[in-house]
Amino acid sequence: MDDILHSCYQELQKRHIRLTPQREAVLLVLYREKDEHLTSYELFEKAKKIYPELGLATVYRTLELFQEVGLLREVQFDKGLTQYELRDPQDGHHHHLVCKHCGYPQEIDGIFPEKLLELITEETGFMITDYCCQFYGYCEKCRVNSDKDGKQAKVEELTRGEVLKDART
Amino acid sequence: MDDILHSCYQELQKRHIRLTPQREAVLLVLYREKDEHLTSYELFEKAKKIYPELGLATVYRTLELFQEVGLLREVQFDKGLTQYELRDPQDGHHHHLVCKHCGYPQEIDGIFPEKLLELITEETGFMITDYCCQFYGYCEKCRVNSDKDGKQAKVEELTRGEVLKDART
DNA sequence: TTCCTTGCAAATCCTTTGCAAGGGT
DNA sequence: ACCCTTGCAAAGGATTTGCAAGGAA
Repeated sequence: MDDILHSCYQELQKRHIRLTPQREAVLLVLYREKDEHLTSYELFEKAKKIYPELGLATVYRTLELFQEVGLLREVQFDKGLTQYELRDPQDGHHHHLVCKHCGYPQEIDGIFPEKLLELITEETGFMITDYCCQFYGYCEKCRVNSDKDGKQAKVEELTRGEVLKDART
Repeated sequence: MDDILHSCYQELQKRHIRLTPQREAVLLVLYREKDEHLTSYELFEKAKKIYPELGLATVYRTLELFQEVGLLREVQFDKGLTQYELRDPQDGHHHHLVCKHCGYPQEIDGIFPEKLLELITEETGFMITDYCCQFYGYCEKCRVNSDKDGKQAKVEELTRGEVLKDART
């Protein structure tokens, strides 16, 4: 499954989209850090190392372009924090487990049953072409840690979460 | 299912959170327009009609407070567009079908099987306390309409979508 | 030549913060 | 008296836009 980069090149070519050095720099960084959920600015800084003349506006324009073409997807984990991830234009849904404690978005793949999607379409008439889910809770590491120690800030935040959880039970 | 407002009042009282006229105005608008997915500014304008001295900053502060308490949830359909929806602090997950054509986020409830969540927890060790999914595609209305007529802008946008869909098939 | 793409700086939009004032407890 | 809450204006951050210049087709 390493040909996602190849798929991307192919997709761009197929659509006669010029692959400028700026765009390629962005694409390469997205590929290299594809497990990292980069923000636009992080992406900009990293891509600048490949192509130093690069401007931030160009990064935004490139991200928008890539998105239209289906090469990447925006994910919003927090208000005002947009992250981007490369995706194989051929396929591929994956979802995120966002820990309320450490905030780290962990990825999960393929658990989603296609039947569920069919069911939704049947019931609503809505034709689903794409989807994306976020799950909130506590990751394994944070659950273990919070049983033992508890640094000030972390504990406070955890308490909030617990309260929320209680309210729902 | 009309007692969501009641649950909210109860929840605030339980936590000894003062219900100022500003906060109540926000709550009432959220309740009244609970199917509308208001943005902060829309909310502000509508709440202002109830309590004209209301300031925008207060709306933001109130939204943050309500969110901590579990009275509402933020939903991000588009970059830079945060919408808020009231939720029963007692329960309730629901998801959205976002039409790529008309952009209208339609809600669906309860289709999500609990087993799926358990499965995820088993496989990842991640304890899910909350989740939220967005499905993208074309709603029934838009699918029907696009078969018949096609206004300029709409057709153009639809084409984009179709292309994306093709790329995935 | 014409169209596409870019960098830079300015503009815009959404949200948060500082602060002094008002009100509840 | 003390703490919470507010409105206003200013600040902050992310993203977009205007524009003139450089390059590809």
